[in-house]
Amino acid sequence: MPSTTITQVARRAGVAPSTVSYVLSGNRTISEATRARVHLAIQELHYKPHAGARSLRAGKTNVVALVVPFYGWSSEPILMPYIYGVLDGAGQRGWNVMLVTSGEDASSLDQEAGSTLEEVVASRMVDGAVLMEVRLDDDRLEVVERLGMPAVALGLPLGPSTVPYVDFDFESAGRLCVEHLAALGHRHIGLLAPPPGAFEKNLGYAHRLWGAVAGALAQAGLAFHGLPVEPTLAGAKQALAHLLSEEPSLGALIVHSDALIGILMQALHQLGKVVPADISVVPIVWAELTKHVEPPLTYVNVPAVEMGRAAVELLAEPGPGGLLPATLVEGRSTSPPASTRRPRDS
Amino acid sequence: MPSTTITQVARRAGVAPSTVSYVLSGNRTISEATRARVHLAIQELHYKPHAGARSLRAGKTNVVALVVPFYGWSSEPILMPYIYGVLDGAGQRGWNVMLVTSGEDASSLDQEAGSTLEEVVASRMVDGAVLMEVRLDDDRLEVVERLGMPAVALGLPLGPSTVPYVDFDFESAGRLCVEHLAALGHRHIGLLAPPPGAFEKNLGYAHRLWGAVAGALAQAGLAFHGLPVEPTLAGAKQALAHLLSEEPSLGALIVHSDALIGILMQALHQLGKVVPADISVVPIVWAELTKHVEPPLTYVNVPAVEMGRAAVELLAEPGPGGLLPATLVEGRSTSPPASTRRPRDS
DNA sequence: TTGAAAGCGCTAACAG
DNA sequence: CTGTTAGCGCTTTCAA
Repeated sequence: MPSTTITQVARRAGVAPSTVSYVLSGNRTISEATRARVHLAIQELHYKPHAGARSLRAGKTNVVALVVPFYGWSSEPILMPYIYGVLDGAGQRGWNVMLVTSGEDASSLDQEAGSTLEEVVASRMVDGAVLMEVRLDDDRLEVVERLGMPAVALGLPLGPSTVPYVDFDFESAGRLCVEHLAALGHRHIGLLAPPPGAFEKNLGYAHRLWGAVAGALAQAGLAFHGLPVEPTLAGAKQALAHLLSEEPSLGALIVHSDALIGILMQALHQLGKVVPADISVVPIVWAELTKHVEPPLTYVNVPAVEMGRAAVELLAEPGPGGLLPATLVEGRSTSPPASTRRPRDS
Repeated sequence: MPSTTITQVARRAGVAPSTVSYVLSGNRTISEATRARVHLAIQELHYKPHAGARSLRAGKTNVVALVVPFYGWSSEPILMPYIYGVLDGAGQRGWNVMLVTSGEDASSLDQEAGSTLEEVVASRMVDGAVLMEVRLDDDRLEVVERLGMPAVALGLPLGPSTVPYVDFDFESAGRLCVEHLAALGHRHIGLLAPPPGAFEKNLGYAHRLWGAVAGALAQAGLAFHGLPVEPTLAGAKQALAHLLSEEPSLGALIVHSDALIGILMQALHQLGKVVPADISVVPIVWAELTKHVEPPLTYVNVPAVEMGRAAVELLAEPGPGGLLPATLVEGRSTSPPASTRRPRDS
């Protein structure tokens, strides 16, 4: 597969290799005539610069690492939209994306794996890194800092770090949910949180939403009932049973788990609970996942694709980063609680 | 960030650069003494060869492209396990994975995108490609053939192609389902197939399973009832209504849609159908997705992770490729039909 | 407005 | 068993 080189293009166009290079980079003014001849030669020979040679010479690769931790499936959030966002953002800037695992926790990928992150950085295959699903105390932060690699965390870490982040405003999300439900008259609100594993792994979003909901409820003078839930039908049913025994007049649920919403609706149905007549439900979830469910949900959108894009943008144009705003979309899964409606009915 | 070069290592170890190279590659017998000195120097300086320089010199990159088509979300199969399999397989061989989109259909990623596949191949960033979700008439096959890039299709294309493939044995899968249900005594079996979009996009798996189920039913002397289903609750309910009007005594469902199984159980519940007492259900699905549902399902496992791994292996050790076998796992979502049970009961 | 030439870091002949 | 050297394809001084 002997592929075309810049020298061949130069020869064909009757110019020096450097001229071809300058035509491509635009770093020099070139006469219209030669520019045309060079472009023609490029077309005819299907010339494409050799990425390796470029990276050797220029010291940059136009590749970013996308670092996905594989903690195991069950507690896995829905990664595809984030990946898609990163891919899209990178594409906008002409960057390519190297998918890399950080062999944290000797998870499924046991082997010698080690940190492929460290490898691609050390061998200068990438110019930057986007760290997905960043934990409060994520090891990868130390890695990129030590190696001096520009990086963006998708997820807000706890400690001070030079690595800027993009995350979702879970505080507002929690508050929006509580305020919406309280405005409808709900006084007994439960939180179905991500699985225990998400808390154990110090995934910030789990802790932050928990705190936000607890805080907003306290501020409204309401009691907090919540617990982590495994995203299985059995898990959902157990959780509901637990919450209902703790607070029999539970009238509303805030749900924070990518995989849980469909399952929860099923579990509620099996318990004979009608949404929203018997119980209101507000998930905090990527909008696309609400489409599989009935009734149309009132939900707080987690803009996963936008977050992925924002992470790449932050890599391109450094800054402190920040939180993407939470917005509540009104659907038909919430209504005033039965207790306040019945009087009117009768 | 001036990072260590082979020359610095050589100087530190008191040898020639080539010696360091040979120590690393093992292409020459080196005395134990120098080998040790070199290794020490490498450690001390944290030396890691420059990937760009290597690829320039060696003509290979140790990177494979993983080409994901983004057709849009609704008809999207669950890609993560395939991606994970590819990542894992690549990791085993010390390869890295470049995630690339093939800008097919001016889908969400409109822009000038074009085929990033063609770009990474032409600029020699990758040594091979794994094409995910290959269509019967996939454009990407022509691309890799034209550019002479080793590739493996994840999905069996229709026409003759020099590109080897890895796919799932949907023929056996369909047959297993029908035989299992027929053995239980079912005579009225329905197929809930992937969404219309999957057929329109010529995704082979949709067509193949459709044909397999139809064939197996015919062979068993049974009528075929099937239709494509959107993976939404509304879609599932419509489909069920349609099948039941076509065949009121429908007693079993074969379900082939990654996203549908949870939704279907919900829809059946809403229609007052108990699984398996009223209706048997056999999904063809990645095992992990059955964990969210009750009762424990009888299902045919689609070994998505293994398929991803197999694709990389096929890239490493070329061969004709083939189909991964279907296996039926017995759970509690199938039982003899009500009509054959009632006599015994009374 | 263009060319010539050096050199990025690495590997693989050649030479000892 | 080890060192010297050329050159992969590209960009960018330095010179004209």
